[in-house]
Amino acid sequence: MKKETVQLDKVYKPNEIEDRLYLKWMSNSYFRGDENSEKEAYTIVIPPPNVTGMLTMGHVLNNTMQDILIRKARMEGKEALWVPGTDHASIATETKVVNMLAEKGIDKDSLSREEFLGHAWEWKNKYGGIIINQLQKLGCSCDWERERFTMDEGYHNAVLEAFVHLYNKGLIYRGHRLVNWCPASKSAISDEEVKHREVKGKLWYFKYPVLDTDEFVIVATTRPETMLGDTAVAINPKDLRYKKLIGKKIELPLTDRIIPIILDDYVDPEFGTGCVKVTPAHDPNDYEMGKKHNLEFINIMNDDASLNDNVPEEYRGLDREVARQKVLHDLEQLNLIEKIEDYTNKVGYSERGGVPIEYYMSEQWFLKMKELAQPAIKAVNDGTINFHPGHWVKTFNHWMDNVTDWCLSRQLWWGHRIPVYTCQDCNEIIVQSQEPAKCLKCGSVKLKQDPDVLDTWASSWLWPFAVFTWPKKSKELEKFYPTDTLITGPDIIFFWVARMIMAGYEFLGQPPFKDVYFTSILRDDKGRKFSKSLGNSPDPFDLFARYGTDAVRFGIMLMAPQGLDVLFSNERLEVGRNFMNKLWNAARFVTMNLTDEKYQEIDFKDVDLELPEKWIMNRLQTTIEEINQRLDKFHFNEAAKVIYEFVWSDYCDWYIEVAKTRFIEQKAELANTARAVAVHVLKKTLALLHPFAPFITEELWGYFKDQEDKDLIISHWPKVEPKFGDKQSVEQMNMLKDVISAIRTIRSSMNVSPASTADMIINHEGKNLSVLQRYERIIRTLCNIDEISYEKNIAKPDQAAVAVVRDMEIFIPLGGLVDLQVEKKRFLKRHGELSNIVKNVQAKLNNQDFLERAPENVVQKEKLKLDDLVKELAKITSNLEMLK
RNA sequence: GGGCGCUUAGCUCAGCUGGUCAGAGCGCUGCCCUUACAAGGCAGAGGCCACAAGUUCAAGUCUUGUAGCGCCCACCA
Repeated sequence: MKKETVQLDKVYKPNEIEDRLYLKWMSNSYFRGDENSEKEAYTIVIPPPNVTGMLTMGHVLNNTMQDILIRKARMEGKEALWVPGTDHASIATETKVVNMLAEKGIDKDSLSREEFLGHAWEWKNKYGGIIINQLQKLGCSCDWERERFTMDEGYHNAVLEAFVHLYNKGLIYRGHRLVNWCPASKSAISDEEVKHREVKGKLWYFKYPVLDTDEFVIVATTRPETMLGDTAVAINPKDLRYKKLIGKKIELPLTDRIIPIILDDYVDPEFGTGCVKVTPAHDPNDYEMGKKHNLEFINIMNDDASLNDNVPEEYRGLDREVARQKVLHDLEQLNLIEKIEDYTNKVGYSERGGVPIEYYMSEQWFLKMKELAQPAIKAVNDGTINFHPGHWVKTFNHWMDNVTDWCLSRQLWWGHRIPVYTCQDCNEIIVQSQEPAKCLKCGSVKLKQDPDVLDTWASSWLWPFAVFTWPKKSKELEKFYPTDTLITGPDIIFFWVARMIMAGYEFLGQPPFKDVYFTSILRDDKGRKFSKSLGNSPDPFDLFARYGTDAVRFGIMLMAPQGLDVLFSNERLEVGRNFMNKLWNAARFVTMNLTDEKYQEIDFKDVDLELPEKWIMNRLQTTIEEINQRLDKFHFNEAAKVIYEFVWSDYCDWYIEVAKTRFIEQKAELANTARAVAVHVLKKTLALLHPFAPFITEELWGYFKDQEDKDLIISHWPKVEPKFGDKQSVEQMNMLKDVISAIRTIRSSMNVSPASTADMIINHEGKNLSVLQRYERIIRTLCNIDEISYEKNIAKPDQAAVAVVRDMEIFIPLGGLVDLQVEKKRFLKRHGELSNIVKNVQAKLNNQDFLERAPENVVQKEKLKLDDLVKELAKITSNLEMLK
């Protein structure tokens, strides 16, 4: 046993212990999840951060929560496995690599696919490990031997197998369609990757000449340059104003095209002029109308959103913005602009590229979603999968009920290349995960693989099982799938969560997880979302260095309520730091007082404990219970609060203060019992706090653990011991605390120096006498009281300050120090409060309905309350009388 | 246009299943360097729980409206 007197530093210095402990955990393989274990499994798969990403405060929040769940499960004796890894993040990484190359003066277009991928892998190998190291700094107890990357060999195979499976099932098809196009990355993107922003712009009204007349049709647009691709003008068939236009044609300005006027109910006669220019190749609505009316589809853009050869020569090659100005200028010259209005509309932006998207006709691969969605919808709505907080179910349902086909292909190089091969000789299409040697139909070896790669999410949606051996069956997969809990941000509920659920059912027939916890969104103290462009996102490592990792973890847990945004500020981390320091010093105090080793022989569980010990043990049981309840519901902030208050308010403010009187007690047995209890409670506290603050708790554990104790990380999670559930001790201790506080209040309000002692008289009614007498010493020490005498039915002595505590009066003779005005003020305030409450309770008890309908125990409680209150009020009143 | 959420002390926010829930931290006031901790201790001031109806014996706590704020989704040129 380690009982030599150890002196802890006065101030907790987190940075000296963290790395050492992490290495110790690692070298003992404590993080390992063993698929051969008999223990019940508890599994989490990490939401894989982008491989080239850096740790953000969002990651800190998210991964601390996962670590809490994993560490708790491990301590509860489960086979805990947290699978870590990173995501190749196709478009995001490719963008970064392109930028990196550009800085070096290398143009992506000048490279071959292989050359580019060489650079990309180099980049990945250089930066891919950073975030992994950062997660380790945070203390994450992931099984690093199982680290996966969404493009490593086995995973790549899983992605291709999934594609082939879905293709063979007829769910994947190729189509020439209007898709969201990101001109920056020159790729299609999915609907979910488009973010709409309000943009202040203009609404331009153009005059289109009606063929063979002198008349004009007025159409409005926010995108003047698209007029070069117009192939019709539409009006509502019910719009009588334009009856005469039916059957007429338009001379499209700036071009030599004659375009028809069509009728369609889509047009809202109330909006604008009631006439709409139709650009089928560049607008989703116009696309639909184009198909319906068999219009011409004229693609007027290149893949970078400059204008192509389908427009008149003078516009070719111009960027869309430049083209817009030129179109406006040219129309102006022709006097074809009717008017210009200010207009605010929502413009779709590419999430990654950061530029307005185009709607662009192109050949893409799509996945039919309706069918896949069904089992997922069912699971989330029947409680097979539970969302926390539950209101996200509605968001999920809304999307799922309206789910559209998923555009899977991306015109990028970094990613999983689509496993579709076309025979150059006979046009046979071959879809398989292994590259075919020759055409299955004609035997030709001239096969060409589809150049596109898959959307990142088409690989990460397999994450919960592809991190194991899927599609191969194995013990691991069996043991650890389905996983238990997913913790992620609500911003990727569609991108990832919904799709993982679909994939889980489609490929394994089982849900990928049982609970999904959606974290808060972190904002700065002004309420702005953390973002790179604003530069308002703090660097977690600065914070770790400044406050200690445990403090950051604990602080952020404390401030992260369920389902709401959280305003983050460094100040709030100070709470965490202060708490760690408090804990450190409590432990320090205890070690300093372990002077008599005999305490180790005391089995306090068998002796009849004294009140303060009974009380703190009772509080410990309640605390264990509450932490369990809160964590079961994923209320991390409340669990943190519970442990915080127990440590600070119960253990430090009261028990340790009481224990001080014990340690200097003459009777060694009493002191040693107190030592034993102090150590016991502290050890349980360390265990309860370990998931939140793993470093400091493991470190302190080292000072208190017995020989048979394992390291804290694999020690037992505290169990509630009903033996210590003595409720009476709480009642009695609260009385004692009230007496002590009342005396302190008197001393403080009368400006009695803390250094000077005073005497006191307790005027009691017998009820609390034995407890008071027995623990007199505690009162004397904590209040600096010299003599205490106990009386019944005595009047207030002269020149004494008075406090009323329950059915007792406490008199403290202070001679000239008593300030009657202060005394009076205090009593008046209390009198006011009490009479209000008494009035309310009396009214309640006089209410016939209340007596009849409220449950018996509630009525009883009110009666008892009234009794106590009336007694207190009477004493206050009589004291006030005397002060007159 | 639809959906969701928020409105509780000066500030930032907790309050699970309706009956000691009116709370915490920071800030503020006073006193203390009391031999674990000044990143601390003790004591104190401060709120008709956004507003209005309703349900109930009982409502920050449930229902419905109103007003502000925020977010998500949606093709209005």
